[in-house]
Amino acid sequence: MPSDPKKRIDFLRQEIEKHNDLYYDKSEPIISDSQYDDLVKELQKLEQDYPLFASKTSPTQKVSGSPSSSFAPVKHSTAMLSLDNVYSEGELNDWYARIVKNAGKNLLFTVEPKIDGISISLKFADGTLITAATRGDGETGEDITENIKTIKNIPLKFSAASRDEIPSFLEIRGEVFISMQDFNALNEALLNEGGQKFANPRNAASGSLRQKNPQVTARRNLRFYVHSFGASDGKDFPKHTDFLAFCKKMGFEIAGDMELFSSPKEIADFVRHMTEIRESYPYEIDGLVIKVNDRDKQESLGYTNKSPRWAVAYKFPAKQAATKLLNIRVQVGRTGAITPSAILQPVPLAGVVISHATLHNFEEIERLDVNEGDDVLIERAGDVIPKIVKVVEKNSEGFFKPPKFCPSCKSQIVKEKDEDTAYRCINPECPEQFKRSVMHFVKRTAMDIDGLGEAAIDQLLEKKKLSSLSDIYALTFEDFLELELFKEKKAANLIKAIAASKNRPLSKVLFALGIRHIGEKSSEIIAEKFSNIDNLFSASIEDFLQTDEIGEVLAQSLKNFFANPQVIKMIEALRAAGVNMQEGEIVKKSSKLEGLTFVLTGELRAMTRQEAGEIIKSLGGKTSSSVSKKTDFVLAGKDAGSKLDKALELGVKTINEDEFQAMIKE
DNA sequence: GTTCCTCGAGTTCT
DNA sequence: CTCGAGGAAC
Repeated sequence: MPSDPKKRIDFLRQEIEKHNDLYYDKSEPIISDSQYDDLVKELQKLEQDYPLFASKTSPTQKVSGSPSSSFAPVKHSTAMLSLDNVYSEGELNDWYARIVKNAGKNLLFTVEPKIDGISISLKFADGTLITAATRGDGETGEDITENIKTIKNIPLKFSAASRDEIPSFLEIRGEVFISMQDFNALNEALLNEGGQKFANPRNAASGSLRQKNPQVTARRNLRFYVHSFGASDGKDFPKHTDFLAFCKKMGFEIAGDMELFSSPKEIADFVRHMTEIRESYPYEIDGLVIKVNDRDKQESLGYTNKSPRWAVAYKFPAKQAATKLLNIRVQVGRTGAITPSAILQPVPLAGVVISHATLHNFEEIERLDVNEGDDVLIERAGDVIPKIVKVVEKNSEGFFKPPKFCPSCKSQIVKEKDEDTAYRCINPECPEQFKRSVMHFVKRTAMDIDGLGEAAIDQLLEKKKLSSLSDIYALTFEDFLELELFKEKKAANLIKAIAASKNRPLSKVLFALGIRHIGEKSSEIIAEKFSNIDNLFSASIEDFLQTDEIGEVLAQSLKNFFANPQVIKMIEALRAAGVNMQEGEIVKKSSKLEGLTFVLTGELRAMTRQEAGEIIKSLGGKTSSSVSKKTDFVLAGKDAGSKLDKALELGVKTINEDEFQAMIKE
């Protein structure tokens, strides 16, 4: 133990800040990565042992971005870029034409399977592995050397016959992945231990690499294939194939089915072949990567901001199925928006039976030139939401036209602006709109009245017990008993749930009211600023505009809403019924997560995403609905989908539920 | 005038 | 989950 830990901590913090500056801003580090790591590790240890001296501004917090764990940053020799994608032979031909224009004819292309895993970078000095890092943001990744050392097919030392062969420095890039077989076995084992399984092999590989304990990683049967050259010192590779051959000789593996082609025709044939056999592959592949083989030509083609011009990924199409479009149903939403959706002959696709598909809007129908009775091709966008890709066989005339009159109230449908895609029913009395408004009002994220579902609402409307949102609070025990669905127990529970909803904060009430353009987030911002409903009634457009995130459209919508006599009447009735109209003080339990932004995805075990969100807010953090570079953490639960992919793509830190629990634990 | 980041509003299935 | 679009930042 140092004699004066406080002094040592201060010194280390200053020292690390200095080296960060030299490293990141001036790009002139004066100590080695491992010396730097030692400083960080020492500081982390001291901060752990002396929590009294912990500080939010400590470089350990900033460097890792994580209060709980840390993988030290590693700067890549050259940026690790992503690849541009093509999805069809046509797009491939366009890409080829651009290449030929800039680099001439007589080119050779390598075509390799694109494995769905995690890209990493390995640095070798004199043939010995010194660091392994994730892609991160492309410039800087995270040090995962200890975990990488456990992967059996990565040589820690080159297996060269003579030292002359070995470059003094070499950065090798490739993919860490897990085979389908090992993936399934891993999930089974995790389930048996009561843990949560991984949604796909890529997440499994990612999760395994991020283990703090390398022994866990060691048991995961990860594998590595070399795919790209990073940088070198002391050896040139005139061709991409030379580089791959060298790696092979040094003891690495490369994806087995690499081929060389000279024409886009041959490449397209190979793509077709691989598309057919992809299912039989022992690991998951999501496309093929095509590269110009000649490295001089590569350099002359150069790079865009995001990707090399000399390479492209040909992505396999999503799984599709053919079926018949039986009917087009037209629905009226709570805002009056008219949306078409397709009723399909049920067909199995990627594990589930699909019977409906969204058509989004009428422009989409026009674009697809689709009508009732046509045979169509469907796929699941993001592997979830079914959508119609195209018409395979047209059995009808023309395409389905938007209705002239509302399917619910028969009033005229309007298009607000010519360029607007949305058609709307603008009748404020439209019964379907009202029903949807009630469903919105009671839903979990709004007033959270549990037990009042669509069926009950339908019956209440039929019995004319509901004609305004405020009528919900006039409903009695007897009213519910009259409905077929309710016996005493359920009716009593519902009465309780309605009473409990009177205590929701103003932010929830505002959201529940369903003001146009005002969703969950805006409601919170407005409730916080205006604190009670009377301030909202008296606010001017300018007052609204002075608010963060509120621009002209939202301000106008708010002003219109609160000036509407019907609205005033309804809100007064709610108030009279005892519904809270104020925003309580936000109780901040601590500022542990101050300044951090979270995105929640997937299914959590111990809590819902909403509950997790409230915990984050109560600790001073923020939540957001989409992942970007500004996101600090993605909390990923079971079966996390595209947000997790986005996080991996952007190099945003992902944490699992256990890590989250550790972060919020005091 | 663009571009990026978010949000709002719509959707499917288990 | 995806799309379109509002708002903020450049």
